[in-house]
Amino acid sequence: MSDPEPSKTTLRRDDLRARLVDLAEAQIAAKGAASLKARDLAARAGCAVGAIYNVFADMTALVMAVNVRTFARLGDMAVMALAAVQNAPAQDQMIALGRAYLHFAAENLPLWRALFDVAGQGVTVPEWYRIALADLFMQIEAPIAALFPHLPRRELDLMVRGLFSSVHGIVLLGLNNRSPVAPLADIEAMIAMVLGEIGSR
Amino acid sequence: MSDPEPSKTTLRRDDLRARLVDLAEAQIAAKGAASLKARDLAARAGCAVGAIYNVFADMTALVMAVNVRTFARLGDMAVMALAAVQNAPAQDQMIALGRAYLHFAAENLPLWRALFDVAGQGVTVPEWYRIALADLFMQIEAPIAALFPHLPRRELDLMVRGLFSSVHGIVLLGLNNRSPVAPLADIEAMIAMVLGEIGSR
DNA sequence: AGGTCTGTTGAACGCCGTTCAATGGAAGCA
DNA sequence: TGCTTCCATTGAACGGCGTTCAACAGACCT
Repeated sequence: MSDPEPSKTTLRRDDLRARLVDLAEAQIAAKGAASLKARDLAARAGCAVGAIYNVFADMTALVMAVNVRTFARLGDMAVMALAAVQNAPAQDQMIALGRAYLHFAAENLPLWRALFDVAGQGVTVPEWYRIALADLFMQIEAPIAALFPHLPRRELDLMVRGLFSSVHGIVLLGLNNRSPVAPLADIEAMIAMVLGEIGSR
Repeated sequence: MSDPEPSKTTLRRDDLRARLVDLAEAQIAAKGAASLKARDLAARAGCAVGAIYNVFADMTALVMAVNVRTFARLGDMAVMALAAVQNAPAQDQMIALGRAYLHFAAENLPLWRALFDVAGQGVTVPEWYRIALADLFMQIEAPIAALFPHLPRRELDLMVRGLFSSVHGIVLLGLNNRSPVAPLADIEAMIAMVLGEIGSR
């Protein structure tokens, strides 16, 4: 009633957008972000190459749209992982979050990589990217704050960023250099060591 | 005398190789690895595009050759940084190494990034890449071993990799998300916090 | 000096993201 | 409903990329 009755073209546009993001997500998940090609995508979506550019500024914007979804799933995962250990000691909560991050990355490897190889380029990182990261930080702030009750706000912020970055680095290099038989358990052990040592100071 | 007198063509080949690596290094340092183009490089080197492929299998191999140099400088830097604090307590040595790594990355940002965005792709990482990383780890193993004398060999290895990865992650995200006025000092503080807390357990 | 062979050349190839003149169909009006 | 206007959609074309290869030139051996 109150809705201004969206026009047919707008409907098709939104439909195409959704279809493109779905297909791009599937492609990245299957073969990595580098394998995402405009022509191939258009063929799969049943539209012309040019149509993509009616909906997205360029291919990077499309990858970003996929990344929004991945970020959201990552956030949900963090909430659930934290809920599962809400009565455990704080350092156990931290370690559980770190392990959850590792498993999310391992099980969504190309999508997870796409989050950062867009950010890694000389391209200016859009504002909501930092916000999405900041949201992640908020999730993990509570257990860290519990471990360091004396820490002033500013130092606590640095500690949160520092510990997240540490886990991120361990997961990144761990999954990159994965030698044939190097198991996830080693990466888990590194996370537990670094966070465990911190927790028990 | 004993040398088998290198042929003229071999001389030119080696000369060209050196010139190409020099130019590629300068280009990456100035404008990033993505700005390295075959035609542009050939023009600067005063040779045909095809000549590049007589010396390197492809452009990636050329970037790798630059990366070898960067790895070597990185290793030298680690040795010097460690020598400068050889009488300090072990955790101070670790923190000094971490800060040295940060400054190397900040002062050689595009070259440092090139080290990892080659490794990051789906391309199989060549063997000497892991070896170069392992060499770096050896440099930093001593102070860590001093801090954890009780740790068995295998766990010590994981601790070394874990702590290096942590510092790497802090530097990576710290330099990526660098907001307009976020100083290096914040990144240094994160490194000191993570390593300092570890050292004082 | 002449013949072979190999390093060198740069135009051409295939693929990429992106653009834009041409087109077809939706929206507004009589 | 029929006509017109306008804009979304199309896909051939563009510029630029890494890489190749037939043609060429110069080095090496006899």
